[in-house]
Amino acid sequence: MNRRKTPSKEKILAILKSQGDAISHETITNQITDINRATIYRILNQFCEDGIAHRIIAENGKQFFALCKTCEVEEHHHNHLHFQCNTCEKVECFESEINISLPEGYAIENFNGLINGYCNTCAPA
Amino acid sequence: MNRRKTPSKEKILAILKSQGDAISHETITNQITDINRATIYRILNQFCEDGIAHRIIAENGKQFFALCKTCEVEEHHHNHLHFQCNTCEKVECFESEINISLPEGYAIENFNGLINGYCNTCAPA
DNA sequence: GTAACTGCAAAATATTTGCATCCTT
DNA sequence: AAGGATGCAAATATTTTGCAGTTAC
Repeated sequence: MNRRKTPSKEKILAILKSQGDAISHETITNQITDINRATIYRILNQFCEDGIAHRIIAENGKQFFALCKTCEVEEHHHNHLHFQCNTCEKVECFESEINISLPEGYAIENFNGLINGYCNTCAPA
Repeated sequence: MNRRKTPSKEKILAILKSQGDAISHETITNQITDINRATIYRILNQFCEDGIAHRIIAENGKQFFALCKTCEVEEHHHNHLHFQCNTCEKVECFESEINISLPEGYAIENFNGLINGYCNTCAPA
């Protein structure tokens, strides 16, 4: 299962990189006309598998993908906190750490949070 | 749009109530043989719309539904923290409050977090 | 009686897979 | 040359919708 460098992968990677934030599957496919639907799914899944990108699932169930800075480090700590603006629907990755206290006997392995609200551009004055 | 009390709704509500935790759509439909697929979707969507239940989307994109205690109060504060066990796949609602610090200019309206880990039953000793 | 609810089938979506072919290494 | 990658079409899975018949109020 050796991964190969292909134009399709590079193109999708470039799209992900161009966007500082996370982008929806839909947005990705909209920017692509010359790669097959199935291939896009395969590549995105592969990126997630390989830890190159990660998948965010928004309130509405839609998938977003992002290259988080924390993931570029080898040992991703999987403490993802994301933010989605209710107005512009943009999704961003936040770096802030979070403190979670669990009940007795529970162990945490991974955390995934999505904040909905208004970003600095869309926030009401 | 006046809601009516029907056997189908009561049955689904009973299933949700019987489970202290959140249950997947699949689990719900598995327990039901005499209600149509479409009807189940409609009822669950209605419950979420009406604030009777809420929808949790797990890592794998699967939907879970729960009657959270915090939602029974009229003003739900939408500060949901959920936990899914990696072993038994059970999903629970946690009540603990969370402190989130946002960047300048951002406003939070809703938070939804999913912790993955091991519950007190499945946690490795 | 009226409008909400339901079942059924079909439609709309979303995602995956088999297979032949192509391309990277 | 070998096997990963791709396109295409078809298969799956998931959720919604139109419509006619049924039921709660």
